[in-house]
Amino acid sequence: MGRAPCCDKANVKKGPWSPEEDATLKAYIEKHGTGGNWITLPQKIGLRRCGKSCRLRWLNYLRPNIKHGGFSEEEDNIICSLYMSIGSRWSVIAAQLPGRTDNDIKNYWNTRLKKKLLGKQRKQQEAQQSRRAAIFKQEMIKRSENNANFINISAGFFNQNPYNWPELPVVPVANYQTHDLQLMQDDASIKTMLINLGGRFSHDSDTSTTSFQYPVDISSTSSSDHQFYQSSIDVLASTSAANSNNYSQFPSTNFDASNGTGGSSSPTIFHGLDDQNNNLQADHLHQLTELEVYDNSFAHQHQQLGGFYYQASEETLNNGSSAGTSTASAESEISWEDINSLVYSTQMVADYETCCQQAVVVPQDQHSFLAEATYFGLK
DNA sequence: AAGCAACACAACCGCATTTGG
DNA sequence: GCCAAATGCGGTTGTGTTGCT
Repeated sequence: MGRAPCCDKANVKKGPWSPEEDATLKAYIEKHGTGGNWITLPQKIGLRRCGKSCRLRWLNYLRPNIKHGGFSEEEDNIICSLYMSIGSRWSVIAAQLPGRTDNDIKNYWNTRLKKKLLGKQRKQQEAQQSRRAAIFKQEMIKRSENNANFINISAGFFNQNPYNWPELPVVPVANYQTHDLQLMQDDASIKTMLINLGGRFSHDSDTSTTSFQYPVDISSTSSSDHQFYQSSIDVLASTSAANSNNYSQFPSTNFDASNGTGGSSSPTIFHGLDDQNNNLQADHLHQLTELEVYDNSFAHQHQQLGGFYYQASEETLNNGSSAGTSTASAESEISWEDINSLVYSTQMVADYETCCQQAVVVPQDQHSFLAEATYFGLK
């Protein structure tokens, strides 16, 4: 038995609102207010609409001082940093942007902002990848001259295009779909992009987490939101002492691949674009960000090679280690921490030198070589 | 000019939370 | 404390518009 409907669906009009309906609703509310009961309101004023529909129409469209479209850079930044901090809590985000509705912000994020960020991210990645590919090729050729074992393979590799490498063994991963990985990587890409844009995490500087400042005024939020913010701050305080890593947006730096559990799973509360702090250790952040971009792509390529390199345990995927900030939405089921765990749980090569070392031991370690080559777009 | 695809935005739906009796 | 109704919220869908072939 399902929930009783809020209105008589058969006698309720659906679809776009007419100007007449708008005028009726607006006139009534401006004169009498909502009367504290949206359900009975449409009957009172003779509208064949669901009360919920009336409420939504008023809040998202008819209410005074509503702004539509034309989001500024500053608003973009606020949305991005808040999305990083609290996820898709659109009503909270909307509370920080006067005149904006949660629906508007949600639509803006889903249709434009997300793509805008991913576009920038991918451009950066492509440029970076081609730079690395050139170095990689050069190094391979150089080393192949000194390595008899390598010559045949490298010759085949560089001269045949495409080259059909043998199928790699596939290790099935429970409850896991390729498109999920793509979605997660998109989210991870956005996260990286936001870091590149100048955002920072609460551990970036010598600022103590106990004096953690939210980038926004949360005084206008509801009591439950205050609790939510406070609990985030509490988590920060409780974990900061044990966490010696200043850049905890990469919590799985301490990942223990042997048992599939994370090290210190730090919270990922994100600071806004604070002028004073924006430049703090920017270079260091940038380096780490580049590394993360590299690692994300690398793990993804590994997975695309048939899951052979995928080593995260099912437990890691299912449990996650989020500090109570997840929501019930499908999008949030996989948190940033999960993504980091996923990425770092793969046995990866984190620097160029190691890359080359692994690559030149082909054929003993052919899979590593293939993964590298695929990553560099050479296959 | 017609057909199609992509996009933007309004509106709906269902679930969670809050409120009041 | 319990329950039902109301409200709030976020994900998804539907529809109109725009641009491209």
